[in-house]
Amino acid sequence: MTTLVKSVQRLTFEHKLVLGYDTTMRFSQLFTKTRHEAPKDEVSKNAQLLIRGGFIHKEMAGVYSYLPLGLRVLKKIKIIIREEMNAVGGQELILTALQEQKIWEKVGRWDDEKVDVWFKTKLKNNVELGLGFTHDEQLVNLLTEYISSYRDLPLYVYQIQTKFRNELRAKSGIVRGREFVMKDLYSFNRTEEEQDEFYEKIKVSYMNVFSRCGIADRTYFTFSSGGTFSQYSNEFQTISDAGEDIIYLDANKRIAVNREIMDDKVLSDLGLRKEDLTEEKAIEVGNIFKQGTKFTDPFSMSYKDEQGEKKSVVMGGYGIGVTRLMGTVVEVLSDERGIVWPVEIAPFQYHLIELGGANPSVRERVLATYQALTEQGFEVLYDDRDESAGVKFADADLLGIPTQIIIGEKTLDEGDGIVEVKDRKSGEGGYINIQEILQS
RNA sequence: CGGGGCGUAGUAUACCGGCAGUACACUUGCUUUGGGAGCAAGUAGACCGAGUUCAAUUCUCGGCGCCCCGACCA
Repeated sequence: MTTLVKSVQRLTFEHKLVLGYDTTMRFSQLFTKTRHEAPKDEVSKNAQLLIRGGFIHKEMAGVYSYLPLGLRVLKKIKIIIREEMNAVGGQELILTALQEQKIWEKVGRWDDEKVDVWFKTKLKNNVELGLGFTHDEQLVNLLTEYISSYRDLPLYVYQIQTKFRNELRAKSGIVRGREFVMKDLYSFNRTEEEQDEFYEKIKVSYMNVFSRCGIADRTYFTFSSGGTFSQYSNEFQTISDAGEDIIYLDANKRIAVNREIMDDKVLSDLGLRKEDLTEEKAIEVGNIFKQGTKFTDPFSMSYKDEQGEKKSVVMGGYGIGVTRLMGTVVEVLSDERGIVWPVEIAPFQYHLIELGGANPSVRERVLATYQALTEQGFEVLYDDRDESAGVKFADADLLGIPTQIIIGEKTLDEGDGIVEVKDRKSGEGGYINIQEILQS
């Protein structure tokens, strides 16, 4: 008797999309190796730790490849961002890195005098192209084809894409590179009031992203220079010694002002008092700003309202440096022993450490634990290497997976089903029954 | 882009105008196995080019690359 309905393993959306079904890994199969020392040409903490752990590889100044462990982290950050952007109505697309000169000339940004971070290249026929350092013009140009009525608005689209910026000086590891991954969302609204509502929503969703990445407590909503269409733009600044920006922070109000615009008038505008502020170094992990019709008018992006009247579309741009965010997490959450990943973006949830695997009883217990965790859909890195305990512990601390599960001869003495767990962040641990994890 | 520093093995470093040494990593064997193990053997190296010199990894010049400070960073 055949059945039309087969039993299949149910994988979560995240597993399929983020991990490509691959939830577990044996350390011995991982081609990357940990290192005791960082390369001497890396000074930034984020790059040092990420290179030592085998998360990334430096190709050249400001350009890094993402290796299996690093890619897992990056994918997870992207999933968080996608969830939060989708939650405020964002639709994901992906534009091209190669961009035409004529599009950039509309707003006057092709000129190297105006934009000094261009990477430009040429087609065989000598037509010049640029490698996108942002996508405002290109997206507006594209969307004019689809927006013509008030019924088409509001529209929120975003992409997660590699940007190219020919920085005069790359530094700070993956916090400031020449090639980096950025999420950029763009809002298209009928009116400023409609945009203001969205602006408030995206503020919340940005803080959700930073919260899920473990840095919300030190990330502050910051006022920065605005431009033609609004008095201020806003940044999300994470307090860190590695920061390149200086902000003035009112810790009670959880609001900061970028030094770029700091003066008495700004303070009174924002209702802040100088004596409440502290000066802090910070990393800009996100920025949001209202662009008005700066881009939509030059591309004649307009819509017909209910009365058939032609109106300009009001635009906004909202960025998160995805790779920069990853670097920032390492900067602010690591300790003297290595990285400390928050659980949502850790490359694995559990680091299963086998001590003395030559002992068949130990090996048997470890494999049973590994299998049970795998069957429950947990992500496990299983250190099956023939290495000393010290090496395995040191590597586990360096890699920063949130929970270590340790099984050795000592563990077997504790009884059936007992494993030792240790929290990477606090260092606290003890013996528990594996069922507590399996049924969590 | 201005100023400064540096390029020696996969990584970190030492010495030197005349055979380039050490540690980690790697390979093999044995021992070891709860916080970066031990012994033995082995593999592996002077950024590129020109010049000076009997001889250059070493000195000089140029190039390339990397790092730091500053400027820049919509």
